[in-house]
Amino acid sequence: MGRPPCCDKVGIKKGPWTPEEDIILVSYIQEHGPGNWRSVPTNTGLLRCSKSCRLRWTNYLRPGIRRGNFTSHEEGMIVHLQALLGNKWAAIASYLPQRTDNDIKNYWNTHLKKKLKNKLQSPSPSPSSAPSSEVQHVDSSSFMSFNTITPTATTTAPLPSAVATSSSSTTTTTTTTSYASSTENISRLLEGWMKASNGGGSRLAAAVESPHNYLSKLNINNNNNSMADFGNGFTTGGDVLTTAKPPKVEVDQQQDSDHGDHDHDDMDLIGNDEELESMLGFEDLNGDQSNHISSSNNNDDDGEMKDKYSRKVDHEKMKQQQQQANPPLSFLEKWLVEGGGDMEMSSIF
DNA sequence: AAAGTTCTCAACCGCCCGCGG
DNA sequence: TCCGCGGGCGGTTGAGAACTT
Repeated sequence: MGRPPCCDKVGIKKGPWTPEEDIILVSYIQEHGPGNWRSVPTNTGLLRCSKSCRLRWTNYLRPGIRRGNFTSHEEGMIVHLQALLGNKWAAIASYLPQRTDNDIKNYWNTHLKKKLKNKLQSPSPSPSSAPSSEVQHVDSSSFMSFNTITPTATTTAPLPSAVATSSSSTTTTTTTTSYASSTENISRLLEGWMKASNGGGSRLAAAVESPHNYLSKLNINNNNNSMADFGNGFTTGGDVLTTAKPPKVEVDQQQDSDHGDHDHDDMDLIGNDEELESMLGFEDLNGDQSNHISSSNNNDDDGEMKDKYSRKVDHEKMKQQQQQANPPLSFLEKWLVEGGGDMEMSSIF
C-alpha cells in the first residue's frame, strides 16, 4: 500500500509537450490565471497530470523566463548562493528572477559542480586560465538590476516586467532556438491576442476541440510571419506540428539588436513585430515597465527607448527604497558593492 | 560515414508542507 | 488535533543532441 499517485496515471500522457498542448495550457492560464492546477487537465482536456501542467508553466511558459547561457554574473551568484543556502534551488532562483529553479539546478549539476571540482583539484589557476567562451563580461545594467533585486516568489507570482528584459547583459551568447525557448512568445502572443477581444472562452473551447484549427486561427499573419516564426518547425501550414530542434545558432545579440535581425534570437521570434502587433491588437503588454521583448530588441525609436529607460530607472529607484526596508543578503550586497558584480568567473573558480 | 560515448536539459517521481474542513 | 488535498521542492532519469573515435 504505497502512497496513491497524484493523479490517475491511466491515460495520462508523458514526455515532451507539444505546441498544441502549450497553447491550450497558456490560453487557459491567460484566462484563469495560474493555480488550481488540479482542475487544469479537466477543464482543458489536456491528458496531462496537474503537476506536469504546473511544471510546464513554471519552467517554460511563464512570461519573463530567460533561457540560454548563464552569464558569469549569474554563475557567481549561483555559486555564492549555493554555498550559503545549499541545494535550495527555489530559494536561489528567487535571486535570479529570470531563471527557474530547474534551470539553475540543471546548470549547477552539469556545469558549475564540474567547474568547482576542477577548481578544487587545481587550486591556483591563473585568472586567464578560464576558457574565454565561458567568461562573459557583465555590464553595468546587469549589475544594477541585480543590485536592486530582492527575493521574489518566482514560482507563484508573475514576474515584474523589469526583470524580464533583456539580453543586454551579455555581449555574445549561444542561443538554442529550441521549441521550449520559443514558447515564451506563445504566452506573449496569446496575451495580446486575448486582450484584443472578448472571446477568450470560446477560443479555448475551440483550442481544446481542435488544436490544429486553433493554431491556424492564430496564424493570422501573412506567409512571411507564419507561426513558423516561432521557430523550429512550429508550423501550421500543414497538419504536421513538430518539436524538432534546429541546430544551435551563434547569435551576436548586440548586432542582432542593432540591426533588427529576426532570424534566431529566442527573444525575437516574431517576424515583423510592429506589423504583427498591429494585426494582433497588441497593447503594451507590460504596462509601465516596458518589458516588451520584441520592442526592446528591435526598437528604432530613440525617444521611446529613453522613455522606457527613464521609467526603468524610476522603477529601480523605487525598488532600492523597498530594499532599504528589506535588505538582501548582506554578503551578496557586500560582494556587489565591492565589485563582485563585475567579477569574472575566473576569479571565482 | 558509422558507431560509440558524453553531455544537456526537459520532465518525472516522490516526499514534504501548508491550508482548510 | 487530525486528515486529506493541492502545490512546491529537490533528486533523478532518459531521450536526443553533440562530440569523438
